[in-house]
Amino acid sequence: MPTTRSRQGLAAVRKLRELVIGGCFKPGERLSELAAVELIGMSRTPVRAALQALAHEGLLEARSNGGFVVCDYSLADMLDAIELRGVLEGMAARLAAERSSGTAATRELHAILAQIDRLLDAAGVEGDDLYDAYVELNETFHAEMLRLAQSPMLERSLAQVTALPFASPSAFVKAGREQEVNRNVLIVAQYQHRAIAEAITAGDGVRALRLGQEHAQTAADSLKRLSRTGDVGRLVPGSTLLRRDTG
Amino acid sequence: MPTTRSRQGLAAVRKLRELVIGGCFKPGERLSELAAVELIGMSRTPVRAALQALAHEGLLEARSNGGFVVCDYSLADMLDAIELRGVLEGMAARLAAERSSGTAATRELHAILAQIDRLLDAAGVEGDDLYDAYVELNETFHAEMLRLAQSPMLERSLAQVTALPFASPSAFVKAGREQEVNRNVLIVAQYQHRAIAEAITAGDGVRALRLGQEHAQTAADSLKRLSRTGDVGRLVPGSTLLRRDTG
DNA sequence: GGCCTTGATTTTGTATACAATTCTGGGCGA
DNA sequence: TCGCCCAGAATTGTATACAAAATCAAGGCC
Repeated sequence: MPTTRSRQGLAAVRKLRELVIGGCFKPGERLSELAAVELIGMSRTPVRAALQALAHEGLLEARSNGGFVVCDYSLADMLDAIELRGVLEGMAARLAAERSSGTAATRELHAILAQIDRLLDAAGVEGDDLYDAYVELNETFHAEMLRLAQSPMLERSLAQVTALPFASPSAFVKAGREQEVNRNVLIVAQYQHRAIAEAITAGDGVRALRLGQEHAQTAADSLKRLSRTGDVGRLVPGSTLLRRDTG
Repeated sequence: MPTTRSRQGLAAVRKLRELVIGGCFKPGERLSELAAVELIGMSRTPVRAALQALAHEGLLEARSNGGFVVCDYSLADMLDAIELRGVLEGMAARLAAERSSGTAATRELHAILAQIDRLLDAAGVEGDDLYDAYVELNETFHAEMLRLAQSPMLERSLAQVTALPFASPSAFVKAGREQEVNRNVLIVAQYQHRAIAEAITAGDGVRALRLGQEHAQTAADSLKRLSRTGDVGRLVPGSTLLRRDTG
């Protein structure tokens, strides 16, 4: 959601985001305009706008004296972000149930579920293809649920949280690929998706809330597991924002 | 939370915010850079930054083709924003209970409560003085609760929501002054404050969540009441962002 | 030896000129 | 008459020069 819609402006935000998430700078390290200008090769004006945009995304932090530093988050912050997403998605599921119940409105939601079912049942699809396709459909499901909530305010709030790489609904999907849990995590997630869709369709706001909130908890579980096995730095998106000392 | 910390930059954001909230433009109306430049009397660069900042605050909306328009919210959007604040403050209260229970950590919270008590009991304080002082203490209470939650992520999310004038915790305090409800709304709010503080102190996260969420509902009730009496435009902060046709 | 002051240097903030894009109005043709 | 297209105008996007502020270093002072 960058406020500048021009070609270069978008490119600047994208490039800088890649660099920051890619770990080009240490957390807490100062990121000067001039350095950014030299890195992405355009003038100070769009670079400056990009820095501001990334600050609003939560990747950079604006210093009071001017300039920006790379955000340094703790593991606790990451878990908080995931829990926060859970709370907001729970609210989204509840509002969807209250405002968009019935089979007509939720047809699209069930269509997405069917697509995921086919993906998981298909024996031919394996490896990266499977996970890439799942990520795509997963994002679509969450977006559709949010649409059914009919709340621009909630949409905006959720967008801000999920802009953080480790708080995205699909952040830990690919991590499961390299863990022993493998396909099971996808099956559990899909079970939850179906339950959420049914609760929304039935207009059961209380259950939808509970499920939406609990659905995000699987991501928190994944993060905790990765933390125990020491794979956070390798498998968690945005782990480059993790500050060293506090883990 | 503007990303530009310079004198002029801050002044630009403040001036433009005043103009937008003050109803200088119609909701949905385009706000061109040049117009803004002439209105606040500085060059395009800080004005541009200010426009972006206000877009992130939710007062303006960035158009895909470039430029900005004043946001037009519906009454339903306002109620959603208040409910969203309730959900987030409920989470804050719960986290505070889980992470900062005990009398030592919550001493400041109870101190603020005592100040509000003295304010409400004092017979001498009346009118604007009373309400201004209450607003101040109310904001302090909410800030302290958020501090006890120990969650920068939640803090950021809540800051985004409460940046909207009608979603601020004190948005409807002054409105009560001109309504028949008068002092009662303050007394009820203070009762809820005390209950929240006690739940946090006792480490009762479930009750704290419930109370925090319900506390915001009083604002929603106020808005609904004002809507019935037709006083929204006169007494609700940020009501200038309300689109005409849908009320 | 530590700390403050002061000037040089770097970095950010502002203004403005120029380029590119989008909107507007009129004319032309089907 | 309606739609299309093309210039002109207006507006936004970009680059850069200049001003102000902050950082840093060295030197003097207590």
